[in-house]
Amino acid sequence: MLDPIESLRGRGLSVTAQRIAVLRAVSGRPHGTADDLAEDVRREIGTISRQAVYNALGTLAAHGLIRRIQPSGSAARYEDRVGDDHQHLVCRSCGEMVDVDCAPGETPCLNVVDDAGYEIDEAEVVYWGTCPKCLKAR
Amino acid sequence: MLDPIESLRGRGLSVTAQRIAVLRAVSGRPHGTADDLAEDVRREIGTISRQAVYNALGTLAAHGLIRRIQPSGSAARYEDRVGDDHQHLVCRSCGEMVDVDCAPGETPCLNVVDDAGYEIDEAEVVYWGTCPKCLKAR
DNA sequence: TCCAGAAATTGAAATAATCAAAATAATGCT
DNA sequence: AGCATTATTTTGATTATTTCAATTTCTGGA
Repeated sequence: MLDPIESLRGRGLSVTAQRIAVLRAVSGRPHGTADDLAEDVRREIGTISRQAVYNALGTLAAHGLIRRIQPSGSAARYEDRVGDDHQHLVCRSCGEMVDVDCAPGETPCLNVVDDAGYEIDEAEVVYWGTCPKCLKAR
Repeated sequence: MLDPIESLRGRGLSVTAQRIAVLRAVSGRPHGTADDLAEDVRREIGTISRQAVYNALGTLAAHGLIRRIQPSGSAARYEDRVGDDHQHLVCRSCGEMVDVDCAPGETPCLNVVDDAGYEIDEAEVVYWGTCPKCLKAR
């Protein structure tokens, strides 16, 4: 992971204890929710307001330092793997989320038949299934 | 659109005025939120409780009569196009959602490099971009 | 028609996220 | 380093979406 302070400076963002801690938390717990991350941050710097967590996550995501994922039926999650085109695999049963790398070169049908005049900038893929643990539990 | 009563019977579901109206509403307003649909239903049958709308949507989705979509940063939406593999295109600016058909035969990388032991049953794709209206408005 | 189970209504509540105003901290300049 | 400006954080309230639980009503089958 890049130094949080450098990362913030690099984007022209103010460097605050909260943002640094949030960045670290996202690194340390990939796919954490805002609530998960707030807990981690509190463990690191003692206290932070909910609002500051949301602000930091929003700002960091807007500047491409982290990525926001919004799976069906769960709070938004955040991760610091950005810039590669990995996707996510979510367990329908327990909600666990893991990264998956797509076969290189096989960009998922970015050529849609009819783009309806939209300017498309991202194709987001979520794979749904059942994780090994939940498969065993049946 | 199939007859709502037949659709319900076909799945062994009780036929209620609320479910029929919800099915019709979903047909008539693709990509509507629960709230949008509740309004439409009220226009048709006068009154329905919020809970009944959610129950109906949940049940219908669970039985494959409708599909639930959960785009980042918006309430869940519903549509009655099921059984084909069309995907969605969402405008980042105004939130509008339209259907897109993928180029036939180009199933989006269903062969992930490492499935982490998951049993994958669905690949959900959301295209993000800017709609023609919002492009013009710039 | 009547009964048992399913679904709807009602009202409260949980969850996730955002808003707004005041207090605090960071940055840039001298 | 000190100070003013601007951005960020805190605080507390608020919205939006969805779910829970108890009661009433309706549906489908005997």
